[in-house]
Amino acid sequence: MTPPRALERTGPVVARALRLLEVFTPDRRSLTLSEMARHAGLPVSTVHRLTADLVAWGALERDAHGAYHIGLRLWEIGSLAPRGLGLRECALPFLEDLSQVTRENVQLAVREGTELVFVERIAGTSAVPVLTRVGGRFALTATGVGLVLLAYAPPEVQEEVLARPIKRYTDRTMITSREVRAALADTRTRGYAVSDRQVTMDALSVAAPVHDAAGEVVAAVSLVVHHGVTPAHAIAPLVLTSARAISRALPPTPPSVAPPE
Amino acid sequence: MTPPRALERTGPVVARALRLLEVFTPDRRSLTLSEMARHAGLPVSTVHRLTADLVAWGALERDAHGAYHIGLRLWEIGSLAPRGLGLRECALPFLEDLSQVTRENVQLAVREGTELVFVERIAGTSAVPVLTRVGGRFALTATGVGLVLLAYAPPEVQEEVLARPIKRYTDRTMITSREVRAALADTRTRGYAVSDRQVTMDALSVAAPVHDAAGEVVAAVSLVVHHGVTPAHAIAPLVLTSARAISRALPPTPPSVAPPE
DNA sequence: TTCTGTTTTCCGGCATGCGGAAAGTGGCGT
DNA sequence: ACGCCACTTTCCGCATGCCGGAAAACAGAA
Repeated sequence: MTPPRALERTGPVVARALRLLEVFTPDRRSLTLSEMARHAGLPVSTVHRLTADLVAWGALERDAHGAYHIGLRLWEIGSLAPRGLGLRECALPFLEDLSQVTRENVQLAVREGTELVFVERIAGTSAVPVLTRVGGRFALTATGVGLVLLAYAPPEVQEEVLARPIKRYTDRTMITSREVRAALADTRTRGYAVSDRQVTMDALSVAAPVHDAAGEVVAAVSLVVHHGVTPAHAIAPLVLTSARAISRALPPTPPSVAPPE
Repeated sequence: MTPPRALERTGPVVARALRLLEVFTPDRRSLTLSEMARHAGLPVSTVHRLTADLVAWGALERDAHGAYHIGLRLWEIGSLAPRGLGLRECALPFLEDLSQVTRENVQLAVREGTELVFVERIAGTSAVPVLTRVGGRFALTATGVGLVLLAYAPPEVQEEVLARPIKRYTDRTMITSREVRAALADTRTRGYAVSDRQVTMDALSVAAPVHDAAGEVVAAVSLVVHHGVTPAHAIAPLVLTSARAISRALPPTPPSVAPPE
C-alpha cells in the first residue's frame, strides 16, 4: 500500500529520532506507532522506545486514540527559527500593505536545499486560489518566488535542480532546463521574476528578492494576480519596493547560512 | 554570570539532544557551541557531537560567525502541530472578524503544563500595547485566557499552579490562591473570564473557552481593550460568540490530550 | 607576541541503545 | 461468542556506538 520506503536502517544516532519527526507531513499529521515505524523504516520496538522520549519532552503528543501528533513544544521551539517566524515578523507589515493595496495574494518564501518553503501567505479578498500552505514546500522552478530563489542560489544548487526532471503543473510550465536557464537569466537582469500561468492557468506572479545585510538573497516576496488583468511590468515596481523595504527591516546579523542537502 | 543551570548530567538518550534545543528562548535565539554546553549542562565535546547531527538534519543552522540557530526544518515540522498552526488556521478567520469589528487586540492561547502558550495574536489598529509574542509563554493566573484555561484544567494542574507563589505584574494582580480560586469559580459560572488591570494598568481582557468535539476545553480566545472604556459584560457576548464559532470549526478528531509536565 | 576562551579531533572503556520475540490488547468480521 | 489479525507494550542479552577527558588547532584581544 504505502511504499514502506527504501531504508538504510543504519543508525548513526539522534538521526533515528529525527527520522521519526520527518514522517509527519502536511497530509499525514497523525500517525500510529506502527505507521511511524513503517514510514521511518525502523523496527517497531525501536520506535516505541524513541517515541517515549519524544513524548516525554513534548516533541510528540498522543491523542485519545493512541495516535501521535507533532507536539506544541516543537512548534514553540520551531517558532524561534530566524528564517521562519523571525523573518515573518519582520516582513509582515510590508506584506500586509501589499495585500491591502492590491487585494491580491502575497507570498513570502525561502529556499531550503533544492525546494522552497512558504513562510507566509496572505490571501487577498478577491484573490486567485493558489495551492500553497504556510510551512509547505514547493518546487523552485515554477513559481515566481522559486525563480528568484533559484536565480540567486549557489551554482551547485542550480545545477542539481536543472539536472533533475522538472515538474509540470500546466501545459505552459517550463520543462526543459534550457527554458529555465533563460528565465533565470531574465530574472537576474531585470531584478524580478515573472511566472505566467506556470502553476495554474489563471495566475500570474511577480516576485522580487529580499537581501540580508551582507547582500545575500535570503527570501523572496511575490504578488499573485489574475492572469490577463494587469501586465507584469506594471506590478513589478510595487513588489520590488516591498522587497527592498523588507530587506532594510531585517536584523543586521545574517539570518544564517544553512547547510542544505 | 549566566546561571550554569543545576544539571543532572545523567543521559537517558535523545533527551540529551532535545535539551540542546531547549536552550534557545525568545531572547536567546542565537548561541555559540560553548554557550549551548553551559546552558544545557553538558560537556562541550558531547554537545559538539550532538549538534553535528542536529545540523545535518536541519534542526539547527549555523551562521557565518559559527553561532547556532533553530533551523527552518524544525519550524516546518513544528508547523504541523495540531495545537499550533493547525488550531491557528481554524481560528484565524474568526479572530480577524473580531479584530476588525473592535479594532482591539485579539489573542488565542492553549495550555501547556502549568503555563500558557500564545498561538496567535492580532494587533488591532488602535490597540493597547500588550507584552505577548506568538509562541511565547505566560503564567496562567493573570490573563483572561489564562484564567479560562486554568478554570477548565484538570484539578492536579490547578493545585500545582495555586501551590506555587503567584507572579505579580501590577498592584492589582491577584496574589493569593484564595483570590484566584474565586476568579476561577466566577469564570466557570459565567462561562467567560475577566482580567481587569491584572497584567498592565491600562488593559482589560475578556476571554472565553474553545471546546473540541469531545467537549474538552482546548484553547481560549480573548479580546484585550483599554480599561475604562467598555464594561466587561458588554464585551463578553462578542467573545463568547467567536469562541463558539471557532469550536464549531475545529476538526472532529480531538486535537490531542497532551501529557504535560 | 602571549594569553584566554573558544572549537575541533581523537580514542579506549563501558554504559546504553538495539531489536527479535513473546505477551498483552482491541477491533472486526463471521 | 469466538477467534483472527494487527496493533501496542514489555523483556532481556549482546555488542554497538556513544561518552567525555584531554590535548591539539584556532581566534581574538591586550
